[in-house]
Amino acid sequence: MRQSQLFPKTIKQAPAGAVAVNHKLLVRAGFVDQLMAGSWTLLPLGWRVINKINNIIREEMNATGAEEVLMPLMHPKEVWEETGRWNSASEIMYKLRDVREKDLALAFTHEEIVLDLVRKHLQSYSDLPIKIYHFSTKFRNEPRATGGILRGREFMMKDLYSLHATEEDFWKYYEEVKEAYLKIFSRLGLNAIMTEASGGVFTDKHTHEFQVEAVSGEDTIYVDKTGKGINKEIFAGTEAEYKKITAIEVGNIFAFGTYYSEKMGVYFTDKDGNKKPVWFGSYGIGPTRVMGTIVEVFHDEKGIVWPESVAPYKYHLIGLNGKGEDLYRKLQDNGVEVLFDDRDVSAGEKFTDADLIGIPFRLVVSDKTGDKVEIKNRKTGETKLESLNVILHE
RNA sequence: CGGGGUGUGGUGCACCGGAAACACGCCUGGUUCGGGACCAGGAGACACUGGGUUCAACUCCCAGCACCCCGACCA
Repeated sequence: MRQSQLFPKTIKQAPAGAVAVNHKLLVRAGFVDQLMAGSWTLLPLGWRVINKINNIIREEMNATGAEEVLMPLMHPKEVWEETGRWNSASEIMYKLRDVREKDLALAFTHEEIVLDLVRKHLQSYSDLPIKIYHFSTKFRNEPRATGGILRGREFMMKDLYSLHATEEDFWKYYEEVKEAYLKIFSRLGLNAIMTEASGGVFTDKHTHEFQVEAVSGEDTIYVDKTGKGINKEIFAGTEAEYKKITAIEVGNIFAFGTYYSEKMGVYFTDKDGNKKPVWFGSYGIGPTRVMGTIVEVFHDEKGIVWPESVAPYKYHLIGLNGKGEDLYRKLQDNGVEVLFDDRDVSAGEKFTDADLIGIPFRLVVSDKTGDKVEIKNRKTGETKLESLNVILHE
């Protein structure tokens, strides 16, 4: 991508009132734009990051045997009444009425939709387990949207749902997803602390959150010596034995047992010929919140420092003295992800923007570099001259 | 939902009861060219909305709206 064509340009001043680091940096560097409180456009750079995050999640979901789908975001009232959540989740659910006076809800989660889907297709124990997930927008009427993109009223979520014939099979998969989640966060460059938390009305102690330590975190958790966390809301230990930290919740997994299945009549015929309700769980990660969290954790005074796995591009090529075209073409031809700063602006402006945007490796070609290329690591600041071939072969 | 703060060119901000300043950005020309270059010229705001006070309101008062922060809340 040529930076001269990239929309939009970076901006020097952070938005008025912006306090959260992710808010300031993501807006200044041109990754996101705010429409209203809790509602953001993912701009070209931001969308690339989200896709990187989603692809990592997708790979690990698929590795557990789950299949990707896409479910509707506008739901009929009736399906939500079956579980009682049309009323009980009123505060968080956006409701609307169309011109035919039909009551609708905007998706804040998809348990009811999945169960409605499955009951139409589920007959026998041999149809189970079913594991489906999707990436989609969630609408939640948060009392207070805050922290840049960390807490929005409209945000992206990957939600996985699994349905099982037996409790044993359910817990086996639950553990599998737990491991998959830890792997996902590790690949995203984050150290996620698996944390026991209260599960709300319908869940027992088997609810787990994935928390990332950050000074800007909204949650307080206690971490034991093995690295496991306990959310403050259920903490009953002695403070001296734990490390108390603030953290951002980037994922959460829920075990529902057969509660919802029974409410919605999701039964199958078991081996013994009896009808039984399915065991049900859901598993969520918020990619947009993950992006914000990464910025909260990985930045310095100059800008963002993206982990390589989620960076919008691997290389930021800066051409000085009118150079760089040849190298840009070579990198493109070799399928290397590169943002080429071909703009007619000063070297200083290019360097400053590169630091702000935070792509892992900066390449400079100029009169100074001769037939070599200067490569600088955004994270360590380490700089060295390399030949073209070394870079192309990396 | 309770408390607080803020609303002024595209962005960030200043001022003030009496014809709206500065910086950045933008446009034109020239000089520059390895850490947000410089010179010259130029365009661009009736000050969130609606009331009120006043001879006179961007400025004071009231209401509303929006955004940010703290709290409550948080599948």
